[in-house]
Amino acid sequence: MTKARTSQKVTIVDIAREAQVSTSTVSLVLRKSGRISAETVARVHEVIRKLGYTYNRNAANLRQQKSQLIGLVINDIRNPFFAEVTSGVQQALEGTDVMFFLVDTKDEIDEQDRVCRSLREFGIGGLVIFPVASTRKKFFRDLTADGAPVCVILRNPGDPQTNFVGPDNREAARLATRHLLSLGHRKIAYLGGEAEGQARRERLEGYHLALTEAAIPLETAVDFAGKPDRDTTAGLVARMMSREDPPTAAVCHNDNVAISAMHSLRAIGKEPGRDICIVGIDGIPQGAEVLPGLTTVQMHGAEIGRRAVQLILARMQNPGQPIETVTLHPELIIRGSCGSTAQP
Amino acid sequence: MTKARTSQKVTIVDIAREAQVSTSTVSLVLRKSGRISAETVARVHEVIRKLGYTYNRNAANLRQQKSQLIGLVINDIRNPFFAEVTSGVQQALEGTDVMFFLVDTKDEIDEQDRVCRSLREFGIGGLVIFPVASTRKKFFRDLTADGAPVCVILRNPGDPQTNFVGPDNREAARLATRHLLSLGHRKIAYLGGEAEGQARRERLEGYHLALTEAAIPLETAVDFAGKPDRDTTAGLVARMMSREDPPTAAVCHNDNVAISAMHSLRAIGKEPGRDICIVGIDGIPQGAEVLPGLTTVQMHGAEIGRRAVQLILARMQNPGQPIETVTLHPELIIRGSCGSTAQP
DNA sequence: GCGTGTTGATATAACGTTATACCAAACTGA
DNA sequence: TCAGTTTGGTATAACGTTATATCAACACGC
Repeated sequence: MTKARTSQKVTIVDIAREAQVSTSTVSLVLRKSGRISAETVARVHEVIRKLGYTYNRNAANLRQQKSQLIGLVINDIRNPFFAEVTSGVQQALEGTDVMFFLVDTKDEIDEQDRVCRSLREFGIGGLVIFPVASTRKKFFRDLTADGAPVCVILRNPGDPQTNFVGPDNREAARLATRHLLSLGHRKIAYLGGEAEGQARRERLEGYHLALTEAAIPLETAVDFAGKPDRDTTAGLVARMMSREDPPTAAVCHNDNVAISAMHSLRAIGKEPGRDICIVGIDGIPQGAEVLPGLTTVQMHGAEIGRRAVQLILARMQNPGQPIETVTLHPELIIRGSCGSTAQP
Repeated sequence: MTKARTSQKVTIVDIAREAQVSTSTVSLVLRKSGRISAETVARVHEVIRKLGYTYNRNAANLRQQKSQLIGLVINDIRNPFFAEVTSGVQQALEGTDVMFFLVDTKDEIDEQDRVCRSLREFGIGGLVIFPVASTRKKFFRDLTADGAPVCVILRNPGDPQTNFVGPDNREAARLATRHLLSLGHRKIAYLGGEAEGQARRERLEGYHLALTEAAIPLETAVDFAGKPDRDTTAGLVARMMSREDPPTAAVCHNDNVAISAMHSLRAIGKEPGRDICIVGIDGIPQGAEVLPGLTTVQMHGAEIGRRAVQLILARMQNPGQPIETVTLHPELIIRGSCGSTAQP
C-alpha cells in the first residue's frame, strides 16, 4: 500500500497511484465510459471510497470548456410568483448534476448587466433570464453570442434567435374578463401594472378583446396603471371607486395587486366578492389563503421554470437544437372573490 | 497590431500579446495589485476592452484552490420565510463578486447528503445551511472538516465547532404568549409544529415559561402538533375547538400555521380576532396581507441570511476568525388578529 | 499465418489562471 | 562610488482534469 494523504486534497492522481492504473483510467471510470473492465472499475471505486476523493468540477470545466452550471436571473425572489419559477427550475434540475446560480436584478438594467457579466466569468453553460423591462435587443444578441444556450422567460423579446418560455398574457386577461362578463358584469376595470410594461400591454389587449367579443363598447373600458405595491394600489382603488359610475368588477394585473386591492376596498367599506368582484392573474399559492379566496388565472410559474430548464438542458447536450418558443396556456381558477352569483 | 481572435475565447495570453506585456502583468492588473505602473494598467485595460476579454474564474479557482462561491442549503424556496432568508443572502453578497448556489433539501436527509456532496464538487468556498431536522452531529463535523467556513442557520446543532445564526425561539413564543396574557387571555393553546422538531421544543418552552410567569398552572396548557400544512392545521383547529372548554387564544407555531388556522376557524364559524385570538411566529410579509392582519413575532429572516453570509465572508478572508453564535432577538408585531381589546 | 478488428488501457499535452522566484533598472544614502 | 532598496515587470511551473493519439494483447476470418 502506497502512502495516502501526504497533501490535503485527494486527486485522481492519488487514486490512480493507489489503484495501480493511469489517471486516464480513473477519469474514464468517473465518467462511466464503459470502456473499462468491470473489475478495474470496481477497484477504482474501492480506492475512491477508501481515500475519500472528491471530484473537482472546476478542473473538469476548465479542461472541457463547458460547465454544469446554469444561471437564473430574476427580479425579486420574495415575489411568490418567482419563488414558483425558481422551484420549477430546481425541480427540473433534480437528478442531473447541474446546479444553478440565482441572481436578482432588482429590475435595474445596470444590475442586470453586472450580474450577467459575473455569470459569464463563472462560465455558465446555460442561462434562464427574466429580463429587465427596458432591455435592448442587442443585449439578447450578446447573451446568445456567448455560446451558452439562453432561455428568456415571461417577457418575450420577440427575437427569433432566442428561446422563450412564457404564458399567454392576452389569453389570461381575456379569460379573467370573460369570467366576469359571464357573471353579468358590464362595468369592468383593469387595475394596476406598470404603464409601459409589455405584460400589461398584452393583458390589456386581452381585456379589450373580451369586452369587444361581448359587444361592450371600449369607451366604457377603464384602466389604472401603477407600480404593483400596496400603497400605489390603494391609490388606484380609491380613484377607481370615486368615479361617478364605479365599476362592479376589476381584472387585476396580478395576484399581488388583487390581494392589495381587496384590502383597500375593505378599508373603504366595500366587500370584495359582494360589493365588487376581483380577479387576479398569476396563480400564486397565497391567492388561496386570503379571504375570500382569490379567483385568478393560473400562469403556471413552476412549469415555466421547468420548461425553460428542460430547453436549456436539451441544448447543452445538443447545441443543434432549433430555437423554440413555448407558450403556456393560462387556466381560470374560481374561488370566492367574484361571489357565487352574478352581480351586474 | 498582432492578430486577434484566431480562436474562440480571448484569454490573458491574447491580452498580454496585444499589450506587449507578460501574462503575469495582465493577471496582476486584473487583480488590481498596485505593483504595475498606471500607464501599463491603462494600456492593458484598453486592450481588454478592445478584445472583449472575459475573466475565467474557473481557471483562477483551480489555480488558487479557493472559490468565490457559497452554497445556500434550505428546505423549500416557496416558503416565504426562506424567500426572506434567501433575499438577505443576496443582499449581503451584493457588491462582492461572490455568487451563491441555492439548493433545496425537501427536508430529506438523503437529499441533503446529495446536495452537499454536489456543492463540494463545485468547490464552494463557504456554506450556509438550514439543516434537515434529523441531521447527525457527525454531518456538521464533516462539513467543517472540508475547510470551507460553514454557518448553520435556524436549527442550532449545539456544536461549539460550527457557526450559528438564528432567532431565539423560546423568547419568540414567550413574547407571543405574554401578549395574549396581557390581553386578558387565560386559556391559551399552542398550535402546530412537527412534534419532534427542535424549534417546536424551544417555542413550547417559551410558551410554558410565559404561562408560569403569569401564575397559570401548566395543567391548563394544551398543545397540538402536526405538519404545518393547511389540511393538518384544519384538523388541529377542529380538535382544539371541540374541547369542552376551548381556548380563547392560540400561539401558532409559525405564520403559515396561523394563516391556515384563521381560515379553518372561519370555516367553523369563529371569527379570528373576535371569537378567538391568533398570534403567529416568523414575520413573513403575507401576515400583513391577510384579514385581520396577523399579529406575529418577527424572526428577521432576511437579517439571518445577511448575518450568516457576513460571517462566511469574514472567515473566507480570515480563516482564523473565532466561531460565533449569533442570536437574533424577536420582536412582536401587533396587527388585528388579537382584536383591539382584551378578550378573556 | 496474415491482415483486421476489438478490447482495455495509457502517455502526453492541453485548458486559463496565478504563486513563486527572479531580474534589470532606477533610486537611495553615506 | 557602491551596497542596498525599491519599482515594475517577467519566466516557469503548477492547479486537477480530459481529449487525443497510441498501443499491446488478443480474437477473427480465411
